[in-house]
Amino acid sequence: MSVPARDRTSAARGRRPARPSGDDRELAILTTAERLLAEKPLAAISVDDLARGAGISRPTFYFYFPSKDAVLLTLLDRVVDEADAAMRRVFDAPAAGLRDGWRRAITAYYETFRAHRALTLAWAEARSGNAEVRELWAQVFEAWVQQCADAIQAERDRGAAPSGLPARDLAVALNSMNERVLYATFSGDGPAVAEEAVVDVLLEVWLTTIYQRTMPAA
Amino acid sequence: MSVPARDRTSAARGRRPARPSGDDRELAILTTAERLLAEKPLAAISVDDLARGAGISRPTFYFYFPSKDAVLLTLLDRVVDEADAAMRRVFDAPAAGLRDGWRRAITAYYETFRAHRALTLAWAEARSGNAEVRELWAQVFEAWVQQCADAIQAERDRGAAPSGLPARDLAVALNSMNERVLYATFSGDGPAVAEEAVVDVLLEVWLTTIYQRTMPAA
DNA sequence: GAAGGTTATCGACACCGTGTCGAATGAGTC
DNA sequence: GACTCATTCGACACGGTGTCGATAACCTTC
Repeated sequence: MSVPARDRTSAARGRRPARPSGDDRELAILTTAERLLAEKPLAAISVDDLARGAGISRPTFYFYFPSKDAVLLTLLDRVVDEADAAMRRVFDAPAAGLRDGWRRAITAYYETFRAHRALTLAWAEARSGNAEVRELWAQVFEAWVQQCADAIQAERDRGAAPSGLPARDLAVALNSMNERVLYATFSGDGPAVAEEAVVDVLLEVWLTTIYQRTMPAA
Repeated sequence: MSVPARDRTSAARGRRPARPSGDDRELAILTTAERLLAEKPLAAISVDDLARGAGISRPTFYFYFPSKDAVLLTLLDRVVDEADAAMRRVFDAPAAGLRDGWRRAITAYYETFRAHRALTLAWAEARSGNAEVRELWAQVFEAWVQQCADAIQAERDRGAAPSGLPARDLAVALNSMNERVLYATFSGDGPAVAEEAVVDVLLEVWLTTIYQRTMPAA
């Protein structure tokens, strides 16, 4: 099972054409952004902060990126690629048993987003206000849901899992849960599951809902 | 089981003191806000929009509310009270069986937030940028998680549910799922469960994870 | 029925962040 | 040495926020 390409226009997001020298500046902006995001929320970072951090003036920033959000989008593209790659690795390697297969899939997301905590939080922050970010997330999420639904259906077809909820609905619910729970754990505000326990908690919910029949007639 | 009071300073959020006449104006601002939120996202609504909508000038707005966010907070307080009231009704009325009890609890949230779709979306939008909103939500969420964890523990104690994940972790996961899934369903962007099916989908996940043992040793 | 307080209102201002324009700089090419 | 073209930034216009001080409307209370 391969991860479907999402056809993101990764290269077209940054500078207008592809330039020779100013690549360093573009990179400087990106690294400045990730550094600042570790310190303060996206809303508290101005274009001027980004520009100064990269050693250029504010107007010059606009030569490299059309807006602050475009920088975030570029950063996001990278993380998504990382997550997809991690996912592909999971599906390529043979799983040592049922539990282990699902565990590795959940761990793949967990690790990827944990490695980019600040970015993950900024992502959520930008999603509400920016249509492009929203659409990028929708694409990514759809791919995961589809993949997950296929996997559930395969388990049902081979008789390992009972039928019940439509596979897609279950996949949406489980992926939504993961997103929200991981976000809460990483952001630390509001009730959350402890970081050491979070993968196991999610895994139990996944296994139970996928492999167990719904409640016995009460 | 009663819903614990969250000690919100509801009255202190609006106008500085409690005034006689200008109450209409305050109300006008609140209804304008909810009306505008049905049309456009929170970020696209300015203090000026709110003021004009209520028939006053921008500076006068600040006589009634310290900021745009304060208006939202006031609106949110009301919806939370509504949700708590609905919840209290659920726990007061005797349930016709296990499934029915949980179903009514999930439906209570669903109905409340569906009745204030626009507000629910604005809430999520404001949460990232505003600490007060974040804290209000954390309080509300914590109360629900606590209540839910208690209910699960009670079921385990009376032998109706098997032990497994810590009740609180399970409660956090399930409530997080509900939040995210309902949000996706109401907002309509990204993969979501259909509105007619969403309560049933959530219910099945709740029942299965609460009452079924985790996966049989595979 | 003036005097004094409080409630409510708004014009004008200072501030900050965004995004654009047009003019300069400088490196490479013919 | 003139021509291009990438790169840079000062200066501007715009739109939003929040505050200040002046003023109007309305109670009281003597």
